[in-house]
Amino acid sequence: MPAIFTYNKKEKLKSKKLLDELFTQGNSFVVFPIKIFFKVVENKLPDTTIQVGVGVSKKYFKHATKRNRIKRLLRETYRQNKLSLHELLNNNNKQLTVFFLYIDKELISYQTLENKMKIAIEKLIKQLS
RNA sequence: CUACAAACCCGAACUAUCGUGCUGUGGCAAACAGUAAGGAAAGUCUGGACAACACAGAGCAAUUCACCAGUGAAUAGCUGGUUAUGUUUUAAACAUAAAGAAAGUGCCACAGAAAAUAACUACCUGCUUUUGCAGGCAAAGGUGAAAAUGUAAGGUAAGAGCUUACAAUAAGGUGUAGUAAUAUACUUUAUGGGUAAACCUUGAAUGUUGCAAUGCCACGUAUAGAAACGUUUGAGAACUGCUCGUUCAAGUUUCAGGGUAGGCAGCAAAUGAUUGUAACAGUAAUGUUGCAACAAGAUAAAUGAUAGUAAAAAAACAGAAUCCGGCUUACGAGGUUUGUAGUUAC
RNA sequence: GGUCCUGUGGCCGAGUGGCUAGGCAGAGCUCUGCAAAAGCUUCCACACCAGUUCGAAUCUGGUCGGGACCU
Repeated sequence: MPAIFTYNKKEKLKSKKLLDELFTQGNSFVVFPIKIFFKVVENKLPDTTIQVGVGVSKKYFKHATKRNRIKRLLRETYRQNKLSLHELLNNNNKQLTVFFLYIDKELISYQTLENKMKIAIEKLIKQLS
């Protein structure tokens, strides 16, 4: 029985090439305070159907602790709500790269961020299908 | 008891569920077990470890430090002591980048006669005759941050450390105390401002560059282009920054363009300037010995979410990136000590 | 991660320890029938905190910004 709510090394978006492609060629939309970049790729991801990255601007949060806090919340909310996205990709046999960028200047609570993340993932599914 | 200030201590517990990095066990798949951020991880101000290069020589430059002793791997640290100054305040405490201004050079605005071989007014002598000229002198003169050590007497034409007495400061000598800085007594000499966080002098020290160092593996590209200089008439390179000197030397430099942007070691610890603890030595910093323990290691970069546990809360400053010592800066709640103020009781 | 540089009005930019130049911009006036140009006047500054000094934009230390280089 494989774990469902995971977010391990394989699922992280690390390759600089894929990131460059995502930001230059990919599509994007905003569910405030999250900006979502996504791009459908073909046969470039080993052993997984999706790779996800998170980020915060150093401009808005100067201290590393606060940036870490935001990134952890983003990872956690994605982890808790990613199930429907995975099902869609497995059914259609697609591969996807996504990047969640936090664009607010204030810290956020877990509950509100989770709600936003649910909306964002629904919207992403809609755009894909 | 309350409030404020300072110093020190401490600085995010435990359980369950879902997840993350690393390590181990696992047909190396699932899974399980272990472990996982600070006192400042910060600033990069400092001292090292470690690594690469260099290590025939000479000179110059540059940088750092500066009372004494101790401590330590160590050169801005720490501990104890000494002197001076300042602040609070009258008796101690606290703070201070504490060699040299009698080696030399520079600077000292404005004001003031004069800011450093002092001479405008004044005073005295001589000449002249009103005016002034020559010489002497440095007591008095409103300034200034700073004015040639102060007081008294003698002395003189007038005066003057010119002489004497007392006092102050500085330097030397001798004795005493102390490891020493220094203190103190006696004695001799001097009384030529301040500034070295101005140049500088003296003493001590420093090879350069930093893990983006460095070694190895894999993959890929253009046996491609242009310009300049050059092959004994020596471009250029090494010997640290410069010069001399020495050695090597046939390619070197710049521009435009192309490719890659992966991995392993360094690097994460059972032998280390390690951590904890106890005893001993020392005023202390610190050291010695015994016992116990091995404790993050990522690379778009790991610690989170939810619920519960004591009345409640889990907060401030803040996130390791080769590793240690120190300094500096930021900081909540609580505790301890000291001080100040107020209130209550005796 | 490491090595360095820098901070002067709204903007640019001089400044041997002794009153912070100058230009552009802004405001007012003159000139003009009205504007522009020109002229005159005016306004607004040494990043912050300590120390050295009689006196600090300048010298020294610390703090906070901004920037450059090394792969």
